[in-house]
Amino acid sequence: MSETPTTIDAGGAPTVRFADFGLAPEIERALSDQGYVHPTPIQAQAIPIVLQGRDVMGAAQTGTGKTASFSLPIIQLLLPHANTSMSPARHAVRALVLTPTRELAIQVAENVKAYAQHTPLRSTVVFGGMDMKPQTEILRRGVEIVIATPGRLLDHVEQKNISLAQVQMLVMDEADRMLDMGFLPDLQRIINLLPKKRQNLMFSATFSPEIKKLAGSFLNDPLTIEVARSNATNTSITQVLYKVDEEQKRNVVEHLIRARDLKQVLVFSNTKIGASRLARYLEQAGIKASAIHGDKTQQERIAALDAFKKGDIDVLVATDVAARGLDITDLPCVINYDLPYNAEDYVHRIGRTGRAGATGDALSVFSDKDERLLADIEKLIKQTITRGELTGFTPSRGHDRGAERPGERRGGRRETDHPRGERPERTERPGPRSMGAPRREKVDPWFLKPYEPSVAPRKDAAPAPAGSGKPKPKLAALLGGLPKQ
DNA sequence: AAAAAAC
Repeated sequence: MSETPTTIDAGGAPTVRFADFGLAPEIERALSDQGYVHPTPIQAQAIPIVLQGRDVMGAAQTGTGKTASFSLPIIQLLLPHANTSMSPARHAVRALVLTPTRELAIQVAENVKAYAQHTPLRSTVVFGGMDMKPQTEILRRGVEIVIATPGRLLDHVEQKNISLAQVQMLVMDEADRMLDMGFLPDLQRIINLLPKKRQNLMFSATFSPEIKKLAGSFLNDPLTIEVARSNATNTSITQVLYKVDEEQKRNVVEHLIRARDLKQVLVFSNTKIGASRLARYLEQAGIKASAIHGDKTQQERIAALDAFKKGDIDVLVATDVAARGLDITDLPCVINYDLPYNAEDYVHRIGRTGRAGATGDALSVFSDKDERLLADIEKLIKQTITRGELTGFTPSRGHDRGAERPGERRGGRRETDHPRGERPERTERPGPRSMGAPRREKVDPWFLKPYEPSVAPRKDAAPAPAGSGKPKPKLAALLGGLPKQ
């Protein structure tokens, strides 16, 4: 989705233009502001159906333009309800978008805001980990569209900061991921607060039996839209594997970054602590890097992502919080510092690069103990990944710049060993940074400031697909107990 | 096994 997506319309309708949908001029203006002319296949299919008011069950992979496929018709359908009054009483929440992660909520909200920028419709995003007050203030002034993570939304409901009684459109984005994360009870609670008569849109990367059951419970005679999705990975991604000693993994990652002079590289770690350590190791090696994971404060997460997008840092080391749904423009390379435990996650991770026709590299380092994980991955993607040669890499020993050795060896080191006075990071708090780690300028996210039109985001974020969806133990029971809506 | 999400 670089400028005008005139290509890669495989299962879609290549000649369709946004102008064919009969969208309001304000919306078309926002689209042309961003240089969009042709809808992606899912947009081409979904937009007319959503405009008709029908429920939709959509299956779409990362990079398919999912967000616009629901945002544009929402804005169109809500436009008659828009008004310019400052009185909160004149504004009611009419569309609700639920997402599994905070970053995804932010991204969706950025897109909605951009698409609605020439309309009087107001939108906001609410999610946890941040002060309730600014969110509360915006909600109380009145908005038509709310994008939220479930927990914080319920929090606002309990505090009577928001009423969901006027919601006429509900979107569940990455529904399979929400189930994975145990959001079903929260979803149930939220849906119980909505009017019975409403339009429901559900998006999911997978069509597991649980998802189908959820759709059967929450959706009303839905039309199913499926954009070709296979477990085969995007062919525009070049995948390479490097087998190395476990202890050398981070040195190899460092080497790869230097050898290729990588500027925008997303590195995945299986653990939060591993992500922090690798980021610190790279920083101490003189590479501009930050970590993003669930033990970071939300401010730090936002700051890290922002710094990465702006190019202030070259390397973002992430847990799977970033594996799905993050849309970073023109990401040329992803590195797996750990192979994921779940083979499906490999697909999600490397799907962060090579988006929408662009090419990308997905490099993975692994060691002996990962052979089984690797076998699972290759089985899933039905291909053998190229084994790469490390040229110019000298295995290092000893001079490891003060960071800890990765991993723990059977009967050997443990997490509690902290050479050279390093402390383990559990919950990282904001506060004085260690010397030499330059404090980044304070970010000033747009959603903290009510109604100040921000610069239009670059493009439609297409939230990623989610994983194979191992249901929680109680899931079946919960699903069994869902009322038919 | 790990990660994510409300206080």
